[in-house]
Amino acid sequence: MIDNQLVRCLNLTVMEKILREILKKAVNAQYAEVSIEIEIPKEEGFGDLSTPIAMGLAKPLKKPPRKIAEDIVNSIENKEIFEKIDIAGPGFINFTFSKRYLCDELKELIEKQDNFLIEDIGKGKRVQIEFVSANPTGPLHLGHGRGAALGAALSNLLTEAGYRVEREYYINDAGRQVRLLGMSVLAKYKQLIGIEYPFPEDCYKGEYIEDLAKEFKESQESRVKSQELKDEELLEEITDFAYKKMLDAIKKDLADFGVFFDSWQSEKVLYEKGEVVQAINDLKKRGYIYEKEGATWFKSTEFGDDKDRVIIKREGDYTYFAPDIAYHRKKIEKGFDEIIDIWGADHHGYVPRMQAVIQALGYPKEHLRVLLVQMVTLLRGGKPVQMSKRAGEFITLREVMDEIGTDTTKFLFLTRRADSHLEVDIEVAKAQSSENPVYYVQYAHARINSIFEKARQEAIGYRQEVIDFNGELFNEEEIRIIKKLLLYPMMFRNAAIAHEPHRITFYLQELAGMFHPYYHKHRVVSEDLEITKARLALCKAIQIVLRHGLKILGVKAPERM
RNA sequence: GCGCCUGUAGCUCAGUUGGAUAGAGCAACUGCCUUCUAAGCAGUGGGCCAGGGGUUCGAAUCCCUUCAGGCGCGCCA
Repeated sequence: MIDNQLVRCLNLTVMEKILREILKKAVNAQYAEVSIEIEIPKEEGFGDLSTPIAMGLAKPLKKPPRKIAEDIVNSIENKEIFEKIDIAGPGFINFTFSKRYLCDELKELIEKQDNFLIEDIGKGKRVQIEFVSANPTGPLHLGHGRGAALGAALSNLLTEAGYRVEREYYINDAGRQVRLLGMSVLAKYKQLIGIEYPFPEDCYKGEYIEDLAKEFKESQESRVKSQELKDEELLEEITDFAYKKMLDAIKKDLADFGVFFDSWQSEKVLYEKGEVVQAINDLKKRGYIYEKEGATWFKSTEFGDDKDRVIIKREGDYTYFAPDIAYHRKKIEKGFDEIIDIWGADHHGYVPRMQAVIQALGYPKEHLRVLLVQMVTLLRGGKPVQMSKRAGEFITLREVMDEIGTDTTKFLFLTRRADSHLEVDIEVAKAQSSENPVYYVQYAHARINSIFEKARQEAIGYRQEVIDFNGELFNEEEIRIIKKLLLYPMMFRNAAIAHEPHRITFYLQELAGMFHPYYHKHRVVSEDLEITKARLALCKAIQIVLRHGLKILGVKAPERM
């Protein structure tokens, strides 16, 4: 098998073909289907690309790996795209591309722009990504921010990779949590109008509860004639008011964070449209529903779950799981080719039962891909901060956003793998905000911009759309940067396949880390017109790549800083 | 007790899905602004990849095991 994931950039497809042809010639037929791995060596001295293929063949062929490597190299035909091909160490074959070839690719990058960078791996497939989906019972906290940043970046990434993406937020507006919110606000409201009213256990306690109560009093009291209502009716009014207010606040937070959704699916609406009942009937028809001890169960063990799950309690209420079934059935019916849920890792126990639902409905469990985002542990000056809406003690996304900025906040989340536990010390984050890596990347972009301004002032006559430069003029450092640029498509592809936007973040830092020293050392706009043109072309390419990466991350690419 | 995630520099984290001498940013210390932006650059120090076994040409990466931390194991949501 050819390792497709690694094969792409620097026209690797060509190389893959070459190597495979060669192998067929060089190796017995029975070994022709051997795995061809192609990698990027860590050490620069080992060329631009490398294959350990000879070592893998040593045993079956019963020949020394270096000898096999020699045979392979000798039978390579179109060597002109390479500057050299070395055999190194125990039998690595190292390929170094020619300047000529690299410059041709660079030109193509500048001409095709984003189209050079992306690869259509989605082929128009429709995918839905559901993320955040925080209960509308309080403001978003920092943990939600992580999900938001990831979901948005992944959506962008997959969109660029040729998928048709729908971003959805599932609103839990029907359950106990929302009722608790209503009760909390009701109690506060009663207290506000001077009525002795117990503040129930388990209720939400944040300051925002009081704000909601006040707001209700000011704007709704007269309308609903609350004095005349029974407590139960009043609770309904208040609950409705409160969660809608919270949802608006959440939408505002997300919009200010630069995160947008195409679809907002209400749990309540699922009930109202009878979709919960339909979903259960559907499963019943398929034979996965049964009654036991007065309750209604879903036979999730049929598909590998630990135990069967109750969907209708003995008292007749639905469990939380029931609307979730309806919700996922709805996703399926919308006809997506793939469904992605981004959940907090504390919900990981629900993955098997949800995938059981998918399978019960006749789809492979891979149809639903659940990405678990690990917990964000919050510290303040080294001490852990408990995150609890009920206790009313938590750090909001808004707070952090306002303090250190949206770009910095996003970058903070996107420089981590989703499944790494994340520790954020809010004091440290604030202290470091002015030296955050995000600025390093943005600064590179802004600097390039001012280079072009300079070029315009100097009347160099450079037109961004005209790519006319002499590649022979590039020095070592410039060649290194070009190689890095040409790696972007492979990195992009791998990030998209793995659903890991953080790879882009790291790549951008590396690229910026090559540009800044280069900038410092070499003047781009100089009296030598030919060199200037070549360097401007390089800068243009860097800017194209930076812009594309930042776009995916949802981070601004400023013209100046 | 069972399951999932994690353990890499003082701190926060990468490590191209098994490759060659393990990287970056902070923090610490030394230098550099009449030049296209110093949110930058140059340099120094810092490691038993949690421990132990195994698999093979080759392991931070795969398997087993021990330890440590986080999170789950409801007719809660």
